[in-house]
Amino acid sequence: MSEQELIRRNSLNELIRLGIDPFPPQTFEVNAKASEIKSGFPGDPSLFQQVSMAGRIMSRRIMGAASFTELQDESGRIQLYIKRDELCPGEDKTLYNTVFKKLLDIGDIIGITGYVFITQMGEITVHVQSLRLLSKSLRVLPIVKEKEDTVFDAYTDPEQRYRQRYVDLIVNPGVREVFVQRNKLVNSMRNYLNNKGYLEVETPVLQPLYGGAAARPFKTFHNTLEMTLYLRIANELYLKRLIVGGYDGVFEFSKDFRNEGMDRFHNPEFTQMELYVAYKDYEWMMSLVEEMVEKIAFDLHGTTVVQVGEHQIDFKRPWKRFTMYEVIHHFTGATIDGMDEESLTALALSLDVPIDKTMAKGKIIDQIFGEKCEPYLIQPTFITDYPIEMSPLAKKHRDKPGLVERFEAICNGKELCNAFSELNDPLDQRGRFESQMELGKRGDDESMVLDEDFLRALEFGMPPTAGLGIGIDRLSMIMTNSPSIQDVLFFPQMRPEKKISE
RNA sequence: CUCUCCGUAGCUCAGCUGGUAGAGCAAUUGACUCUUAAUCAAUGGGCCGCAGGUUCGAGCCCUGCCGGGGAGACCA
Repeated sequence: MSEQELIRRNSLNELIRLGIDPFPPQTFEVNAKASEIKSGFPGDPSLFQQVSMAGRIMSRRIMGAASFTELQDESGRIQLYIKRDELCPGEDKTLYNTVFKKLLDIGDIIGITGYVFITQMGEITVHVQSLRLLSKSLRVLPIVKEKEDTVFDAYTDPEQRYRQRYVDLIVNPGVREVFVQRNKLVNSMRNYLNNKGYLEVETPVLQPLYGGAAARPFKTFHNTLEMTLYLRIANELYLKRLIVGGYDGVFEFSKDFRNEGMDRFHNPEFTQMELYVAYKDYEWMMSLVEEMVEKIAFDLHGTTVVQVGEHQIDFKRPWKRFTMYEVIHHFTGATIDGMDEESLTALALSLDVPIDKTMAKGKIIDQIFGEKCEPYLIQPTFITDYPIEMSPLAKKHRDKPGLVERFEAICNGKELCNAFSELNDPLDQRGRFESQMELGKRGDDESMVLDEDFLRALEFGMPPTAGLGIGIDRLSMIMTNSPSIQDVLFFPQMRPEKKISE
């Protein structure tokens, strides 16, 4: 244990010896937050003559018989002024001289009462009349200081920030704000969907067969049933069963799990919102996405323009729309309409796009798109009409053979959502599953598996349906200008620590 | 999985061609009743990520391992 931790434990014992419970059980009534005081006091000082606040001590400036301290609550920080003879009006000055000056530390959680005033230096400050320890802190916080927007000794080590997110949240106020924004985003989306009358549902995370996307799953085992189960990679097939069951619009915010690599755009568990609406097609769904995301941008920022890294991204409707073939032609000059696998392979090689033998026609096209087009699409753009081979759950295009009615929205060079007119022909669907199994035999370990129960559901009849999956983490990154997915997840996946120091 | 950078006090970081470990903040003791990166004086605090090797001698050089960042591969 470090020297400072030992000193804090001694202080803890000293407090107990003085009859002060370092972790008292009673509630502490709070009637004011730091930000409310700062914004409200100049307008009406009379409202803040008897405030009661709780929070964490973040700095201390002791000048003999008077001190300034910064208290941090959920809303922010405010300065406290503590005067010995007011905190301890009688003979006994222990509370100030010993408890406050010696035994309390940065990081301790206290409750105070007092009145608000403005110091000679012009800072809104709470003049403390009573002070109570609410929780003793035994570990030393990183000390971050700031003056005129310059931050000193910023707590920036990514490993520590993610492993000890609680410290990150205490010390870096901007981090708490990111997650508030993420919550606003989810609420905005949920409200939008609720207002349309769609039903929010929950479907299984543990699935006997994984489906609805192309990805490797996590595998687990149920002891009582003695069977292998998979953590869902998507919830698509369950939501479609509910459309078969008669709901006209269902959606789910779902944690999905994919056993793939990790980088700043991928975490093994991530959040998607999937939506299915009966009697609609992908054209209709494109309009919904535009409207919904535009509304989210506006709800979060009061404008449709969002600063993301070096780019200003404008979500104002309508977004640009290109077919997959158009956009590949635009960026490479190649016309791939009608090309067979052989000439696509040759094209990929000539463009320096890496491919391998497991890739069939659809995947090669996707690879060319991913290498040569996607990274350059910064403003929100719809890419439509994908090759059928890579879209086994999407409906055949109404008038373009070999393609499906599918779109993705690309933004800041990354996929934001994936959607299609859902395939509801059970015979076609069975054929698609079978060709997926062919791809599996060829070596594609992400090809889909055949789900007989899902096919049975389709055989009962599913209305024509539009479906959407939208990545909540990705959208949060864009909306909060966060360069890494780890910045929008409280607890991103990490290797375990060797040991946690005692 | 490959390449690359990084790991030194509670935190942020110095540490030169290898020669007994340094600063600021934080802490301790003292002074100070409007300070704000408070100030002033004094003091303590280190398995230099771990393990091996080279060397008279390693924080520094070499090898392996652990953890992290970035870039690639895979994916959303």
